[in-house]
Amino acid sequence: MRDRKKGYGDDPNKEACPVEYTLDVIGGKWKGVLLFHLIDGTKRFNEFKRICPSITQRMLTLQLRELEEDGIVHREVYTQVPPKVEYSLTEFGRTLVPIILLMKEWGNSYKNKKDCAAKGI
Amino acid sequence: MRDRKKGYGDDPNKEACPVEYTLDVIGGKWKGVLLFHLIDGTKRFNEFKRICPSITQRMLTLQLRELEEDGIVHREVYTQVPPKVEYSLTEFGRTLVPIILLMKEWGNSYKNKKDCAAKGI
DNA sequence: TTTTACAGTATACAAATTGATACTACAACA
DNA sequence: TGTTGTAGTATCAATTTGTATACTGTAAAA
Repeated sequence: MRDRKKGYGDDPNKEACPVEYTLDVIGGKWKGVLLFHLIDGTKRFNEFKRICPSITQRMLTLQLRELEEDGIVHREVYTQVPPKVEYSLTEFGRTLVPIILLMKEWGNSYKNKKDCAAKGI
Repeated sequence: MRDRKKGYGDDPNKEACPVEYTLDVIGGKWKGVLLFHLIDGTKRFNEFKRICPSITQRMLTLQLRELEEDGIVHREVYTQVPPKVEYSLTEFGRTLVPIILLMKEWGNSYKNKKDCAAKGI
């Protein structure tokens, strides 16, 4: 992932794998969660840090920047002090919402399945 | 990813991120494509190699084994010579099909968008 | 008899991703 | 005057992921 400069462009079987394009955009370790939390509105940098305490500052920055590069997320900087930056889904980014919601639903089922197995139900 | 032994179980905000569960299962570099190609039926090891020439043997083995571990893919070994092994989606794996298909559709649109941008349309 | 096909494994290495920690500037608040 | 909050950088270490290459055993086909 992330080698799109020379990645899929050169892949002889790119026609067959549109799924790869999608995972290239949302497959990052934290991107799914970030997008998920952006569905219900604009978020600030430290808000993400509070919502996902296990993501480091560096990773948060990197993943948000990549989403921004891909035109999925909009970064609005307010020139004030202390700084304020707001992240939101672009119109293009919103086309991903159905996928994210499906993944959310599936994730919940998967989790239940595992929980049941663990409890021997 | 892939640290589920001590991964999500310990995560304090696991409730909030079912999306992570899903990406943990289908987020591997090649898993999306493999699942995509399994939608239209059983595949053999060397069939995958032909369909995706850019995936190495080792990666193909690893990704298939992980999908097997997660109960997504069934591995049927025929004890004959030369060996024959068939991979197919399990019933559980088939619950992922809607996601894969959505990702396929989105990937196609994304690709078109990029192609249009490249051609200045 | 040599080659081909199958489904891998083993080993060594390279590259990409992620994590930990410390650091920045500046205003407002106590 | 010292602390807090914001949105990050910078640097290095560790982990994960991926590549390259060589190798296995057996049967059937050439």
